Amino acid sequence: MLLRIDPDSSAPLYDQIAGSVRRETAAGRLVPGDRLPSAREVAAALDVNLHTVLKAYQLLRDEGLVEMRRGRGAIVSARADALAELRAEAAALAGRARALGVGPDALAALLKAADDS
Amino acid sequence: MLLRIDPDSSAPLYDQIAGSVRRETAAGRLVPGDRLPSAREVAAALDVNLHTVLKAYQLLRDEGLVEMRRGRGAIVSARADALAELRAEAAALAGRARALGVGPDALAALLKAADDS
DNA sequence: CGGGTGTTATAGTTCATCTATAACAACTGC
DNA sequence: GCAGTTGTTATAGATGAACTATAACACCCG
Repeated sequence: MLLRIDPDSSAPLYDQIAGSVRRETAAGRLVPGDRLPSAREVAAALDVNLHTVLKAYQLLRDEGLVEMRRGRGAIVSARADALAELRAEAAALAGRARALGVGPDALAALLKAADDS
Repeated sequence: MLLRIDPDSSAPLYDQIAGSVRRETAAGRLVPGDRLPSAREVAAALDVNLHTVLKAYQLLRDEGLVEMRRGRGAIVSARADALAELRAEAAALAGRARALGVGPDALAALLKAADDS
């Protein structure tokens, strides 16, 4: 199986699955045009609910990393490369935040607040 | 009252209160060393529970924006300026994400995932 | 048509949020 | 020391969102 989860992690399952896909694209093992394994396949392989996998996939669709259609599955978007850069910038920001003693949760709250103001 | 909330907003009250404080510091109306109004004052003025205000204050403490001590209240930290810069960088990142069609929620998820990987 | 895909509906459980009350511990000023 | 302030902690309840699970649905391809 291409994707993996850690049953002992406290992070939501769909976040773990989505993160797994992100890592695969970042590592170049998934490139634009590739098809992700079907949600039912992943659900059976990881022994989780179909809905949980689909939620992960929809998360990735909201990010623009994949495109989904019935009967065809989830395909890695052409924008995957631009998103990889965005992800790198996010990681850099997270690093600077940590240097200031600001944890990930606090930074996430701070980032959401950046929209309102 | 220095701080304000919007009863019609769907955002959590403590987020609104915390955001209100952030704006005051960003605008220079609150500078390092200043004391925030006491939680009980704010709770009475905004007609909100004391705990809700304290949760907002603790959120700001986790960010490092204020320092809190019993009997003394919440004081704007000396690191407020450095945090303002971090906040500006976060806003810039949010703007770039929006240009890619990535919403704030998706970006926040992406940012949290940056820690795990 | 037949087997695949994501999508939607529904329901039960869990978790976050807000409220309320009360008691506690540290600091300030008299 | 004492009284009044402050944040801190504990407990409990009500409401709503989020998460999980099951099942049926709608679309695509060969």
